[in-house]
Amino acid sequence: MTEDRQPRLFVPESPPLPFELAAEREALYAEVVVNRPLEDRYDYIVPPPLAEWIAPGARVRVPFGRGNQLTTAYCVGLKTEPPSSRRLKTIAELLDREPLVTPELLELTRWISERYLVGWGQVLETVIPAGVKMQAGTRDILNFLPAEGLPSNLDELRLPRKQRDVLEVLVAAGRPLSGVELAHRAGCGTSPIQALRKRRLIRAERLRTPVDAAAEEPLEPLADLVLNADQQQALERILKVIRSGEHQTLLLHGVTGSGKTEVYIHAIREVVSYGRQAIVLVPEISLTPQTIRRFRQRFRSVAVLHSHLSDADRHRQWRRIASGAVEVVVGARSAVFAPTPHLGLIVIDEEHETTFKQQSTPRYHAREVARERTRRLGVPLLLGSATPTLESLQRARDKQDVYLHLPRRVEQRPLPAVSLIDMRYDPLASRGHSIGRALRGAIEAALREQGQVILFLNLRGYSPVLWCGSCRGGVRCPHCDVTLTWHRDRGRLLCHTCDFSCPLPELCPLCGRGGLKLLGTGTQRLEAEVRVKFPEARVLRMDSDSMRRPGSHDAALEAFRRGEVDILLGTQMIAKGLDFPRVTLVGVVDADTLLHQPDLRSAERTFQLLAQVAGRTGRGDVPGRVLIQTMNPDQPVIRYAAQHDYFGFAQGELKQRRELRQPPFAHLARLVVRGPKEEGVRSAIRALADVLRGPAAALTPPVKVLGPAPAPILKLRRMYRFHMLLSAEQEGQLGELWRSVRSAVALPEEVELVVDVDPLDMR
DNA sequence: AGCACGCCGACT
DNA sequence: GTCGGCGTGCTC
Repeated sequence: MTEDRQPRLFVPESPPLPFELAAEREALYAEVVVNRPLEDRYDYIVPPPLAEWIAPGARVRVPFGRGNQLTTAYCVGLKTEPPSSRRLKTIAELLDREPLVTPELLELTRWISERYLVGWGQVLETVIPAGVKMQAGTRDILNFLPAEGLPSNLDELRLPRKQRDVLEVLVAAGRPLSGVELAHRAGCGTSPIQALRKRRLIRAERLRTPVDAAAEEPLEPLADLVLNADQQQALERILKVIRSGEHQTLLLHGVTGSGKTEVYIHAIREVVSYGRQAIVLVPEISLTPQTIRRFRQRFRSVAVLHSHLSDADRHRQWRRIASGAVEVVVGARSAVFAPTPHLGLIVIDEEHETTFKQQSTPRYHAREVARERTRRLGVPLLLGSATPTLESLQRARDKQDVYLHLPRRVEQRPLPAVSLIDMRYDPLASRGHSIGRALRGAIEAALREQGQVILFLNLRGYSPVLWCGSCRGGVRCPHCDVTLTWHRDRGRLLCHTCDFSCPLPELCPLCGRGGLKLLGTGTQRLEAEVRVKFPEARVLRMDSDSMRRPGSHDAALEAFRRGEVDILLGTQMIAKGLDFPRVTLVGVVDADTLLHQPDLRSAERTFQLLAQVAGRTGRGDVPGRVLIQTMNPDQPVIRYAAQHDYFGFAQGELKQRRELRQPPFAHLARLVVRGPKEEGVRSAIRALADVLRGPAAALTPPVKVLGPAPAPILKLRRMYRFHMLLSAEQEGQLGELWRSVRSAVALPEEVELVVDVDPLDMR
């Protein structure tokens, strides 16, 4: 039999005894899913001793396959009727005394498995935190309780003084006590306890006991702010939905600085007053101490779920949330699965952020999972953004969702003036400078007036290309189809898509000739240029290289807030800080890097990023300015961003997407086939396309099969990659198609298939 | 994903 | 004769 290290409920697998067969009428069967790429459910016999403990959401060990290999599986359903005529196997062991997920979350994971074309077992495996599965942060601790029937004859016993004390304490406690606690309360050591145990006057049992964690410091509570008219109007619409008891998605479109968070807090206040809980999802990068403090100051009990929590902490928070003791859960993507017992509202802040889509299996989008979860519960979903995704905007236009607008910044602060700087004719740019004449002048002026400056450049490292004039190409990563980036601080060339690095070669590794040149500018080179041009200024660079130590990100933003830094330069990271009232100038060093991405959403992404960066200024009493350097000043996206014209941008982009039958007017699934040999992958995806084309064309309306084609980055981490796209008019067709062909899909060895429903990037 | 089964070729 | 190579197909 199994030899598990941990004590578990144990059931031997043995032939049924006659009396067990007689009890067949009350037999119980369990539906089970395994953590394998198998989408079927399997039926097992529940042996009688487990029948009273097993529940959907608990894990079991089952003999699986021809070899009856013991496999961990999730119980997802129970039934009393024998499910099929075939001979069933029997569950070997129950791993959890209590289900790991509620029926509500169990059903939600089933929806994810159907919507995102992943096995149910795989969804459960990733959705339930590891710390919960292994019960991290708890120990099996010996607990003592009086022997059966003891209390009645306590007085008749003749016992030594200490032993009598111990026994009295234990009886008075009325619950099992740990050895430490019992000894402490009775004011003795451990020997009287051991003596009583030996006399069988007390007995011991092992109990799962939480190991105490450091309690959180309570914060000084802060009163709710008074809302302005726009905020009040939005709130009232939200309250109406909350009170209706029906699901509705609300899109809160508010420019940066318009006070969306305050609206969230008032809405949450309402659901909390009914004794319900709220979940607030924010992008991981926004989970700063400031954001957390903002919620903890306003609500009695807040749980925070970061990605950096230890297993034990995560388990503890999960239990706290499940007990109903938490009013508000704040967390990144996976917090959408927080086991709140009476969920009243989900808020997704910065709804447009791509981090809400998981980039590994199951590739779910937290916004869509939240929509489904709230729909099932009949509670509202509130999406907030300054630049809503076109998917969300289109739903609001179609009146599927409610549209709420906060068009003005709080206290009537104006949006910053944005100037486009045409870099094609800039005298400095033509001599290799990254900061052109206009931007240099603006920085000088801002510094003179004691303002702070933010410079944004979406490229880390010193130089993105090491150019060989003889080969007429950049030096490439040996494992990937991308050029290597020179990182001067580390003195190495790095690949940004895998972990390859090497020293700077003297000669071209391809042709062996010299004369290699560093082309292009990343944040490190920009930093050097800034230090030369503005020697007096205090400069801080923020990118994933300079902010590697945990906490350095928060510390840097804090230093900037306190005014210890004049010029903050960096990547995306600096676009998402909170308020910096003293920033009077934002410079976008190269708006064009954003635009040329292999992605149907590159224009949308560019607009969002420019709007976000621009929103960093003009938040104090001094009005702000934004300068955008570009080689494409006539590009519509950049023009719309300069005019703060979200609707102008959205109008044009939606029109184009409608014509090209792209999302939100079509539903996509991307199939990526990858493997170590190019020819193997190429033939595998051809075979896959052949299997799909017929059934795709047979649907009404037909599902389009686009490709196959090499992926934009053909080779990534030693793997060759080809992809194809399924485009359907109706969402459900993708699943229908996939389920009808998946048994016919056979992949050769070493070749893997990734299915990405609603893909956000095509790399 | 695993794992057993089975159908071929090279060996004691 | 039989050991073991890996392609094929199934898992309640």
